Amino acid sequence: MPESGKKTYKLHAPAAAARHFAIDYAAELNPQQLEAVQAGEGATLVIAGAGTGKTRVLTYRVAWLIENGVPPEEILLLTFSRKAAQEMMRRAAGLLDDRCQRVQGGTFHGYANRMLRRYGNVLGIGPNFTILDRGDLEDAIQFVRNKLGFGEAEKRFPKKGTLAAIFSRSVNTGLPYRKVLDEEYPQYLELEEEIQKVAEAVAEYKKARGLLDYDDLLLRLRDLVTRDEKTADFIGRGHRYLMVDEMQDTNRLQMDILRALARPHGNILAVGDDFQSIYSFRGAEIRNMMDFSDAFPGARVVKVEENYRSSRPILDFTNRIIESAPEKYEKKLFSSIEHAQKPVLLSPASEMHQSAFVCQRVLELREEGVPLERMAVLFRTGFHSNDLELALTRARIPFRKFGGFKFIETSHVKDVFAHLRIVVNPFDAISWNRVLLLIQGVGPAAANRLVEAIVEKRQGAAALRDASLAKKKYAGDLRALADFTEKAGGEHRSASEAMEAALKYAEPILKEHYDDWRKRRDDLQSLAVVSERYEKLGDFLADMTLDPPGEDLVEEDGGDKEDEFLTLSTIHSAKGLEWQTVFVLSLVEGYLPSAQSLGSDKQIDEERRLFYVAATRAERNLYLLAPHLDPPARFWGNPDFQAGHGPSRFLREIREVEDCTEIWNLEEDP
DNA sequence: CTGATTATTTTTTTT
DNA sequence: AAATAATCAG
Repeated sequence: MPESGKKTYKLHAPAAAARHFAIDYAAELNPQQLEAVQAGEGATLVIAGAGTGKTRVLTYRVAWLIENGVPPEEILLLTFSRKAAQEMMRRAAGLLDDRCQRVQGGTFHGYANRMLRRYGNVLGIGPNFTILDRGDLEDAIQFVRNKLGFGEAEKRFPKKGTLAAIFSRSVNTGLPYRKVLDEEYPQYLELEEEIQKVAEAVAEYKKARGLLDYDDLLLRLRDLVTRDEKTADFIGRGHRYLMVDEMQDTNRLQMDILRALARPHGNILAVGDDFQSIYSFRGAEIRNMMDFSDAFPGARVVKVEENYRSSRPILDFTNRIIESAPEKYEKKLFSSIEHAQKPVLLSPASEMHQSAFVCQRVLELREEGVPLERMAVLFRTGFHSNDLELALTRARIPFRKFGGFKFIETSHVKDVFAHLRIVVNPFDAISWNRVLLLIQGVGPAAANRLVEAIVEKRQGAAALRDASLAKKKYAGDLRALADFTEKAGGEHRSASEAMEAALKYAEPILKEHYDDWRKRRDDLQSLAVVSERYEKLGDFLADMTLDPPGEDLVEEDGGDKEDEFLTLSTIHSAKGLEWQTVFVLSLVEGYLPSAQSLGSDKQIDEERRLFYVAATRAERNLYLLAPHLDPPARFWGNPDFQAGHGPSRFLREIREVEDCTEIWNLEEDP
């Protein structure tokens, strides 16, 4: 290492040519991938179609940078899930060595969380802030809304969930409320001013109590990297090599952050596929890809078009799905994987027939040697798999469902979390409120008064011992609560110790509240097991909010779970994954495209891309199911929203379907 | 303060 | 149809 004060890494230095690489990049990558992996300094956009080895590019890129002398800590890899980041780092470590594990990686939100814990003080954010999930945020909105008295207005006021949606949309798209209301909630246009007021009050409320919701994490991170030049420079230089996965799903706010992070050095490599943009509902802008070269002048664009995942017939089919998409980077995926089986198109007579077919086919394939692990069933919306889940249970086929309900959102888990949160952040009024309401005899009014004393007057848990409460019948319970928070908050208790204390305190209370207590208790026990993986309680809480486990919680080291299972997943949650065999359920008008998304061509285009993402997950076998729904499913009794009127338009619009698919007819008897 | 009744609104996808 | 907000009774 040269002793000069400045460190510089020249990727194309003469020395690099002579360096002996552990990996033979040219032999292991195709020319397009190689170009992306070895892109030098500056900005690069890699347009990588489905199955073309995006992950491969990113992992080899990590290895390549490290082999060129870049310290791993200075590489930042932003992905759509923490799992994806870990997987890439693991694979890179397999290629090269353990240095790859030191690469910084995670989701934008996870990264924001880390940076704000560390440097948030610049913005007046303490290191112990609480992260609010959607439900917590709605609680806060509700509280503020009531306090401002908008409940009693002559006109109907949007409810908490709607307000949360409006606020979030505005933050993520960067549009003013006026515009958001105009586009999505015209019925509230005249309440713009009031909505604005609530938004400001909520922001203030959160700020005073150390509460950050998902959007705040990104907002504050942007503040951090843009507001003060010295900090921005310091942080940007900490990540000399920036890599972004799934660029097509970044929104404006994330783009601002990337631009700021890259400013000091201009090194950014983004990978994405405009055909797979499926997150516009949270502000994703395909334009971030289309206009990449404007944001990062001189950016080079590399296209990777050889598909290594799917067989030729499947690719032939999926290419046709997006033929009619309007704005796009032209690319034609090709595959050299021979396989005779074309995608199979079926029209079961009912949803039950659909489920029966899936069960039967899964069993047959397993018989033929395809493990359950290599098969998946995908669908637009969580409840679309309800019937199938029953059928699978009856057929004793083990499965796991991804997407949809989260374990962490169940009320007993939220209760326990509230207890832990007040230990970490004693100003977390939302959690205090929840905890207090659990105590017998304490209702909204009493809870409010107590929160007022604990949080607003900054008395902390001591307020629970106030003499004025002595004659209340719940005085003893309050003292026990105070004891718990003081004990669990003791210096440097581990996450599992705090968890144990919380359960000890809360169990008797929760037992009274839930009549199905036994089941819930098991959940909490497994939660305690997970907490053992964490040193710090704050890390445990942040992780569970940012990257919550699915419905059944017991993951990897669970042990008591079947180790072979069929995957059921929403299409959104299936992003980036692949299976030998894929079933796509309910390709029916109103389901896919969803009845709620028929409003504009833009929405319909996104639904089409969703279908594309689903179909491109398949390597060899693709089963497309378009059941007859009779009578058509009706949503909330509103005749405007019906589903099940014939097969999806996305199937009907495919050029010469008979050529690229095989149509199966089902025998009558499910 | 709690529980019940009536009136109204919202429906998907995720960090 | 289900969830949630406002209102009323004890």
